[in-house]
Amino acid sequence: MRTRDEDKVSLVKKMAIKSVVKDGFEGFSMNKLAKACEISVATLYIYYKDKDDLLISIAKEEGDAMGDAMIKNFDPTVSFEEGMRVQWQNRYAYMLENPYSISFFEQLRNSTYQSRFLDNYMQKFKLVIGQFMDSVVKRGEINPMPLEVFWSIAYAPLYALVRFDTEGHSVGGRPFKMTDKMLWQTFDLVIKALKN
Amino acid sequence: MRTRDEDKVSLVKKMAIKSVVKDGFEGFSMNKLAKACEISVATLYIYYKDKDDLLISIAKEEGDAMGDAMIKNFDPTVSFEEGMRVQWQNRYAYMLENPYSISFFEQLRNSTYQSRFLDNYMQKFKLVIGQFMDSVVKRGEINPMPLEVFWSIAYAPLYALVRFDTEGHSVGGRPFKMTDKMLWQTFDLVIKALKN
DNA sequence: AATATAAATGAATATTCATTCACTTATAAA
DNA sequence: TTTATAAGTGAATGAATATTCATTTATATT
Repeated sequence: MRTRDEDKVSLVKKMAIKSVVKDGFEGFSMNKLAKACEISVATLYIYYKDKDDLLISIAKEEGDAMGDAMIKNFDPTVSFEEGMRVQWQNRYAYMLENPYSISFFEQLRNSTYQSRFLDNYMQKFKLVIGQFMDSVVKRGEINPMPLEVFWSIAYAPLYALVRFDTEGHSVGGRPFKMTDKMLWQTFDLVIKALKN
Repeated sequence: MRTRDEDKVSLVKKMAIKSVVKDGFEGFSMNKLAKACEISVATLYIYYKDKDDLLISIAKEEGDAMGDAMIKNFDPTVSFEEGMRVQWQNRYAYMLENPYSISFFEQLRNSTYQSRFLDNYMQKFKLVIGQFMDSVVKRGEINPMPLEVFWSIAYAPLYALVRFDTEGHSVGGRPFKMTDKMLWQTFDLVIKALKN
């Protein structure tokens, strides 16, 4: 029998993400994706059941890969500040290496695909981070709060900073270029806000 | 001549926002909107040039209304903490009264409509807030930073808190209900992070 | 080398989409 | 009351969409 061309499969993944980032979910179409990959639309239906399956499967795979990258060198028993530092380090590195992936998730977060996708991805990541949160709250290093709120305080500034950087804004007439110093200054703000 | 039915016009606005919130921009269609309003599609093309015009016009109107609500009772010469307090108050009140409007903007932020829309809305709001930012930075109450970063630290937690509340999550098995105390505790975190 | 079979395809199909148009309806002005 | 005109409509239009299908192609197994 003929064997599946794995290069083609990963090209589809790559182009699907690129396409969603460029045109949004509202501009995404199976025919356009096939054309971008220079393959037949019908091939997409060999790889995936339908459009939803394609987008959600790809989102899950990307989510898992991202989750794994986030807990690299991460020890959930470590102090709050040190744990957060590793998280920022990992997130920042991942964002630089996978800008499309990050933008894809920002699109996903505010689309109707979000709810169908959210259920069961990043399992390992969620487990480890859950342990970390529990232990820092138990030790009284931070106050308990809804996870969403914690999340928005802890990471939104990092995402804003990198987005601002990559989109080529200018500040006070001069082109904005993020420095490591600025990154860790912002990190300090976040720690100051969260730490007891 | 026949007069335009303004009830119909505002129904269209209301349902368009509701539809985008429910199905996202990727699920929005002129035919579906007309059906939801129980009017002819052709009527939509009397009110608006085309689909883009409809969405962008509605976004601008909503944005201006929101902007005006944000600067109610707001004096840009006041102290950082007091200015922020009024902002939080106004935002919180607006979110409770206009939950669809807020969700609509969250969808918009990560859609391809964003760039075409962003240019010239909320003019008055931007002016007043700009004055406020300038004066608090000049007085050394906060450090200068990219506006996006400031924004994400200053308001993301509020949005997260309200979203978490309205989506009916539970925390530790019990249904989560946001209290005023919790709101202003979170506010304190934000002020602590930003203030010198 | 022959064969069985999954991969891959080009060309269809049916559906949904944005937009238009010939027509009817309501009303402000005459 | 008549009339001019903009509001409003139902039914089209053609383009884009998701999905299918009959067929061809490559290769693992025999």
